[in-house]
Amino acid sequence: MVSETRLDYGFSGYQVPVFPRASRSARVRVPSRKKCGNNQKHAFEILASVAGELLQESRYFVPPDCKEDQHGTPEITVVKEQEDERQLLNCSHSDQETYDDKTSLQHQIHASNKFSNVQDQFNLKSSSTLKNLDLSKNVCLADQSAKVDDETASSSATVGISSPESGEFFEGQVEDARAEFSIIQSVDTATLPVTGGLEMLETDHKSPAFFCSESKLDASLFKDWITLGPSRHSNTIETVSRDDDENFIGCTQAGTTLKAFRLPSDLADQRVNNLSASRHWRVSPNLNGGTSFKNDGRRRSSFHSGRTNYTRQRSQRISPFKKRKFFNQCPFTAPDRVFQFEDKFSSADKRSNGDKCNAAVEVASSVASPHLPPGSRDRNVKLRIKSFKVPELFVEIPTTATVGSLKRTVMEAVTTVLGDGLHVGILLQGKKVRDDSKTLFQTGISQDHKHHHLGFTLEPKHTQTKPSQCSGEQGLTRRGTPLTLDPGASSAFLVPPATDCASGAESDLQVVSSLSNISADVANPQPLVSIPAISVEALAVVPFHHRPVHREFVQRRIRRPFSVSEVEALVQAVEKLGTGRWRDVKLRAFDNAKHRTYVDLKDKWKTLVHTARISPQQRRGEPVPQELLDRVLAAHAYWSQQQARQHNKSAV
DNA sequence: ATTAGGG
DNA sequence: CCCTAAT
Repeated sequence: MVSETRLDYGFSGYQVPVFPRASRSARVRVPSRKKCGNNQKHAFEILASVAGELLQESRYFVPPDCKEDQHGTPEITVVKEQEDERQLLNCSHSDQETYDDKTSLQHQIHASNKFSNVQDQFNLKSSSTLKNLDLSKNVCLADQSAKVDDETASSSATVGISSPESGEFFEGQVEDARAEFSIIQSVDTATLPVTGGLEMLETDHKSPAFFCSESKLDASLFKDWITLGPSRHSNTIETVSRDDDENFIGCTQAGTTLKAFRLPSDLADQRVNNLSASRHWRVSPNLNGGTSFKNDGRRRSSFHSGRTNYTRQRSQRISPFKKRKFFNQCPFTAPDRVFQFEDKFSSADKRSNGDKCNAAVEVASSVASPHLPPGSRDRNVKLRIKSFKVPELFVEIPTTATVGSLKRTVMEAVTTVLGDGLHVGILLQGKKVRDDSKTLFQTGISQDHKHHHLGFTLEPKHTQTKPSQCSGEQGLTRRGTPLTLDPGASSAFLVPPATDCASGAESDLQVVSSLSNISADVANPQPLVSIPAISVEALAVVPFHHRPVHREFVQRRIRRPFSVSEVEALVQAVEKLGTGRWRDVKLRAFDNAKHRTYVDLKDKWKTLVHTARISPQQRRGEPVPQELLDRVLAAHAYWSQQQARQHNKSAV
């Protein structure tokens, strides 16, 4: 059959398409995708200069107990923690920084008896049940992996609990749907992006020698939160799998800051109040006016922009100076959130919690005391924005996605959230400070009032949401609807608790699920209950104003190079059916290859033709037998000719 | 849903 | 592989 067909080929050679389509440029096209660059930059500006703009002078605060890290940057705290992390967790991967996020991510975190410490540091939590089992000192192992083979991509996650004392080890595998669930969870849970908290450190009456005039923002600090389903009842462990920050903005090779998005145990506290405009960004009139979020949030555009920024950042080390630049470039900012600005000395409790809190953003500001002559720097208020929060992000990603893509996806989500342009609002003791002309002193932001909670809000420029400190109405709305689960229970994602901000009480992380069926999950005795991929319907349970956003972040399909045998099949089918009947080709030769669409086949044929025409030296990937390539050229020429004839015929 | 092409 | 326009 094949030879027969080949004999019919009149000539070998390539013909340009018989029915050339108007080139794209020839067609009138309306740009449907826009890059959200400027707004993001603005947002970053805000982030970077919250203190600077509001307090006139940003300072980089170096905690007294800080030592300089190996890079000479004052990020001691972070570095120190990182070391602690490695030491305490005794990570099985000595160089976690070099994960290949394309193939797999395997985290094995072993904690010794120091686990309790680690637990605190990483906000690892075990449910009460686990504690009852004396697991508080136990090892928590989280192994999440995503593997891809030729045929199918699958991901799995393993969660285990082991007891150093008893030597027992329990682990559960999560695969397929479960894996998907867990992954989704991790993503959703990872909704921690920008966390923020401002801390009023103290009043400095001396020259701010310890300050550098830059604020820093390390968005790189990102951690995936993986909340795996309980093995039974409420046996749940929340594990934090450390990310190789490589893919994240602000990530510095030195891994200076891993604290970034870790959810501090007092996260809830920090999350307080950030509900107000939380959903507005989604419906915000991004670029095309209201409905454009989709376009704006298009995976591609956002991805590219994100990657670009990321690339740039990577090369930018921690020099404060560069950081400023970083801010300007990075579309990574805080959304309309309120972040706490608290007096560092106001509460011992809080302080301790605050210590664990990772500062995605640390800004130390030195502010001239208002009651002193302008220009006088005698009295300054040091402020440190510990972190910003981006409470809610919804991401949907197939289990076949790579870890790397997951990271990118989350990054994109974050980027999109932050890309709309924000402005800063200030809350003092729950009241919004609207008069920009007032001095800090007049407003009450000074050492004399350091016991007053100061809050900053990042709000969409268009949405004049006035986030009362407690994010009143909206917070209530949100609070009422979603299911609130035991913090230790499995959950799909975290939703910033609408805890009352007035009290500023330390509330535990509130795990709220928008999935109604999650409740069933809790009660289900199964170690891990698989939950169908988050569907629009399911998410609809959440009081979203509009369609869930996660749709916008579509995962790029995993690359699956054609094998020689596949090429063979393709060639044979095309020889028989010709080009232009890709559906038939698909049915004929790839009917059982679910991942090969007719578009894929068409594309592959295109590349095959191209490959056949270039020199073997220029070819890449698995070499295709020349014999096949010859057939490709022959078939292509033949069918092109056929098309030409057909065309002429109809034209006449 | 398919096809054709540009990216 | 993705994205779209055009069927």
